[in-house]
Amino acid sequence: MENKSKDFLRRIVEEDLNAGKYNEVVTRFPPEPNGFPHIGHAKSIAINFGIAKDYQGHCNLRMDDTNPTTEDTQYVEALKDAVQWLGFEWDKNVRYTSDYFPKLYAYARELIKMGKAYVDSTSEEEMRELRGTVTEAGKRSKYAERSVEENLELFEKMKKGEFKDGEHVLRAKIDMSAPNMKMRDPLLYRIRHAHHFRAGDEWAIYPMYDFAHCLSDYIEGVSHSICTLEFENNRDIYNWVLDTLGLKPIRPYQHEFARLGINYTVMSKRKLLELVEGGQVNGWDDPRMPTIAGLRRRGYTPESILNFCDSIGVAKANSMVDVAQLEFAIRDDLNTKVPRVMCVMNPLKVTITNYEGSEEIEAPYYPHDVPKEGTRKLPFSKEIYIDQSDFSQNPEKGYFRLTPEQPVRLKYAYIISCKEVIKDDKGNVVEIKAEYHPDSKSGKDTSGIKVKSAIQWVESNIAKQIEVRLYDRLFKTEAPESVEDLNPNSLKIIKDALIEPAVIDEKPDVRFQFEREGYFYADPIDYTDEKPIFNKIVGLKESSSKKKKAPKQTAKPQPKKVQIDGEVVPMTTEEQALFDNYTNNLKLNSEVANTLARDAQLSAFYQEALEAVNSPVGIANIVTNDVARELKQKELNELNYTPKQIAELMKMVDDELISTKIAKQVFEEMSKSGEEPTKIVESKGLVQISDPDIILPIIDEVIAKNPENVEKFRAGNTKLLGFFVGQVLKATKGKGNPKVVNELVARQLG
RNA sequence: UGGGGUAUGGCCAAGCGGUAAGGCAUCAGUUUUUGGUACUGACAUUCGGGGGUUCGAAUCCCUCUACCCCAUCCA
Repeated sequence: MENKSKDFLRRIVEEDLNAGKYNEVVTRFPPEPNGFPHIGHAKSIAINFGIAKDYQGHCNLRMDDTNPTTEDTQYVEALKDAVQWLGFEWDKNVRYTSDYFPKLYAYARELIKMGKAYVDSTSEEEMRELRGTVTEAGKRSKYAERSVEENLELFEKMKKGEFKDGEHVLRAKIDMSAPNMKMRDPLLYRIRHAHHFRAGDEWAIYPMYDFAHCLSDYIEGVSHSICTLEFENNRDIYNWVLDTLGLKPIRPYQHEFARLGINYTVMSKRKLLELVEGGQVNGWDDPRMPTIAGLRRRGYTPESILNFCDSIGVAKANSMVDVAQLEFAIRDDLNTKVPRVMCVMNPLKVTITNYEGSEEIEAPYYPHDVPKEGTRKLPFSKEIYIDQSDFSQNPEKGYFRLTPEQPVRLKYAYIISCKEVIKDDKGNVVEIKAEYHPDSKSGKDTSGIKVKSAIQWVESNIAKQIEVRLYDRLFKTEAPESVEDLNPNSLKIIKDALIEPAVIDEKPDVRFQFEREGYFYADPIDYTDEKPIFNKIVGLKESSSKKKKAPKQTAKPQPKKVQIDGEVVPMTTEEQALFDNYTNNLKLNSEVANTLARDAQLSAFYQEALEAVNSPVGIANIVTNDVARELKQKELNELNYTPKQIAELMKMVDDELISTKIAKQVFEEMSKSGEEPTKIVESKGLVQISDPDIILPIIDEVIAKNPENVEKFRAGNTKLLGFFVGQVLKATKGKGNPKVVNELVARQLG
């Protein structure tokens, strides 16, 4: 919250709070319990619970269980679990829309009594036809004429289960020709003879989302109903229901944000289900899944998910976040938390020919830059394993690890040099005979040998075998469409990795950094002491010099911005006549004349203003810009000022009494209060200052205060002229004559 | 096609008429017994395109373009 920049939702909340619209912020997280929650839900949870927390309000957890055929209690458990895992507490009990069924039913009857809802008995197909299309108005069903009594009776029979599914529905009577398709008499209730996982068989009718959601919000006293963008069109119904019922006290309002998209994965319930059912993954909690359960089993921490949600922000633009940002969040979190241990993924035997006996080496769990304590003992003997990738017989340039010519440090232990490479028949390296440098022991190294790298290793007899599951992105394409896009290497299992004994015996944690490999998590389900299994959460970041292989992405071909001309609707003859008059007689420029001529309201306003004061260009400008802006929100008769007042305002500008900058300010004021422009200028003392004797000292002061910028300006950063002008204008409270200020500033700086 | 939205670097994203924040990614360099971390520096003369208004426009006006959502008895 200390962040100066807040997202648009928090800004709305703050405005509402400041305006006294609500005493308390109440939000809700309202999933339908028909699937497992994924990271997109996490974003919604973070927003809803986060906002409630930030403004000392509360957030409800509500199961939006209005469709008995898709929902189930296992999902409500998963949802509750997700919220708790992320560290949030919902207010009081979990709420269920189904708990409000009786109230909802009463509200529906209310609507019927008001003549605002009716029982429709047309078939599904016919209803679709009657609804019209996006360009054609729909037609109302003949059943809309039923009497209130008949509707009430029918609705009650629907409720009692006297009709079959689909025989009747309850619809709102709104507008069958509404441009917003959602408003063409939306369905409020449908008949469903189905068992509801909570309500049982009590109801034969179930409310639709559009009817249930707004009222559930209302019933719970929600202040800010936050949902995703695809519900924008539903907002009209949301408001219609609440307004029509005349519900007063705490009225909720809906606000929408963009749902989360992440590349190299899919997020829709349908696609996720396909993966599970198609056996492409091992269930909803497969560590490759973007589900909460999957992320959790992979080893992601709640903190990392929350940090991720925080870092991506909240806005209204559809976007696709890079997985790298998620990966950063978990690395960043684990870096300071987790012990480092040594694990050899692909063991290569190293025999140290000049070492005899054995010893134990004490090694810290955390690197110098992590302020945590703890050490463990590393057994050491002449027979150890290192990773195959840490030895190269024909190293590329820039290879830091062991080669026949290059010694390497065994981390926490000795420096070794390769003496002999043993290969099998096929030429694969199977063992290395090496010699160690006795005086190179970690901590008391007097050998003077310089190595480029320190590698992980394990002692061969005491090392433990573990299974390691290496996970990679589920899909190989950024925006996957189908199973074709699956990454065939998303799971690699290594059955015989070797790990230092302390990890298994001491169990210092469940998450580790396997040094130089990545972060790993003891699989919460399959791990046993006999068969330890670790999931790779995420790899360490690799600098390009180590990766080597990935050829740098080629410079993007500059997608030159070209202008695409569309077709412009031609003017009518009347408009053309006006346009000609404006350009020829009044000398307006063609753009201004064009907008004026094409807008009847605007041109009428303009002509009237022109009669009061003859300043055709100036008035045209203010009308086409500022008045036009207001006319986008309001009707002509709602404006707080008259054309004549606009003309007067313009006159003051023409007379150089005020600057155009001040004129804008006065305009705002007029728009708000409807006061005379001359009065506003007078009472606020807005007459512009053009006297250099007054302005110059101010300029000098500003210049004195900003020596760095003066220097930058003199060094050629001419943009800064605007900065100085702005500062001076601010010092004069906007009253400085900008033209004069500009000139003087330029002179003083030059 | 009617309506509702959205466009700021490779990816997110601030910005609300006066010097284009920040994070991720990328690239350099310093430190490092992790090719990790940390630190330093470089990354938008320009905000989807074109016009207009203004001393001054990412911000106001006009216009064009692209993308997303809406015609489930789903939510």
